[in-house]
Amino acid sequence: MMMGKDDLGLSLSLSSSSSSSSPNNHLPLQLNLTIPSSSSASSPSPPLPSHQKTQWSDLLVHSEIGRVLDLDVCGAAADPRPPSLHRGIDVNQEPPGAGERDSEEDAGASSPNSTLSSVSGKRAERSYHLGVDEHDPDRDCSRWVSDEEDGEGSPRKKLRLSKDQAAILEESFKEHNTLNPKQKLALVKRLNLRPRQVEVWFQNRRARTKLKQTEVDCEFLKRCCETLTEENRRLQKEVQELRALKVSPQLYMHMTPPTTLTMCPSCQRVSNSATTTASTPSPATDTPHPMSQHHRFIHHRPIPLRPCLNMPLQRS
DNA sequence: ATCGATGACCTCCTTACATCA
DNA sequence: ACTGATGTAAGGAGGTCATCG
Repeated sequence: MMMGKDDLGLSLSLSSSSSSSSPNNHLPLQLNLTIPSSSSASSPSPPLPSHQKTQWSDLLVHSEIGRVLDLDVCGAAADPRPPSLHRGIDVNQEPPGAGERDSEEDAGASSPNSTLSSVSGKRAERSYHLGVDEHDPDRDCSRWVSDEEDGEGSPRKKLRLSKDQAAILEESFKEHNTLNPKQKLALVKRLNLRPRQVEVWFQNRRARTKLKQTEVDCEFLKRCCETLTEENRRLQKEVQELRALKVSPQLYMHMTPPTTLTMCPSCQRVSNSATTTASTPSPATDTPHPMSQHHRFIHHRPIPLRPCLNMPLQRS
């Protein structure tokens, strides 16, 4: 959908991807709008898989209005808290043995769909991941809680990733917002996290990016709607004036040009009346057109007129 | 060639926890 | 100390896709 100011028969649909937002997603609009230095209007947010891309961002960011709304979604989604708020204590350090085990397992699954047949089902696999660390000394104060424990009523524990871990993950996300098994394994080793943690982080990060994008899209649509409403209001006013001219042409004869637009009676196009004073005879033909004096119009754009306005105006 | 089972991975929604004002 | 708001790690449901027998 090419949305432009020239399209006057507009209907604006506000059904964006935000319809699927959770009711919990009541984030205020936190837009990070920047004026792009070039007209590329490309979002710095990492490329989403084609089936995940937000349609509005693709379609509207290239529009005329959209140029003022370059989106810094990726940056905006970074942890907004000051660095001091991060403890800097890596509470996710798992024993070297556990890390190796995870890495080995992930290495086994690094080729797509090659699996460990001993564990059936993803739920079982995750329980396996959660439950393997029974000798972990940090278990009581970390996330190493099995489903069984959770079922016993002990609340699941969740601790934040360290500042460095988050930064590395963020850096990786900027390069590619989805992970192949090799990349995941590399991050697992580098961050000393479980594969599931890296996986979840990327899932949540993608969700945050999408949420931000949705917010930006909504904001853009609001602005677009405001612009179109204003244009519509202006055009309605002009329509009223043109109708008034049609009703009382004698009155028009004694009037100064009403507004910014004037309609050519022969071709029924409208142009800026301020420019019609530049008297340039129609170069299209040497034979004098009956309405030749009206062809001083400069046709900037065709404007579809309502049927009731399609009859030529009697100006002289 | 077709089909069902299986696993990996995804989105979406939700919950639980940590942190801050 | 308490509390509500907010951010985020993680769980679960359900979907798609590739692979295998």
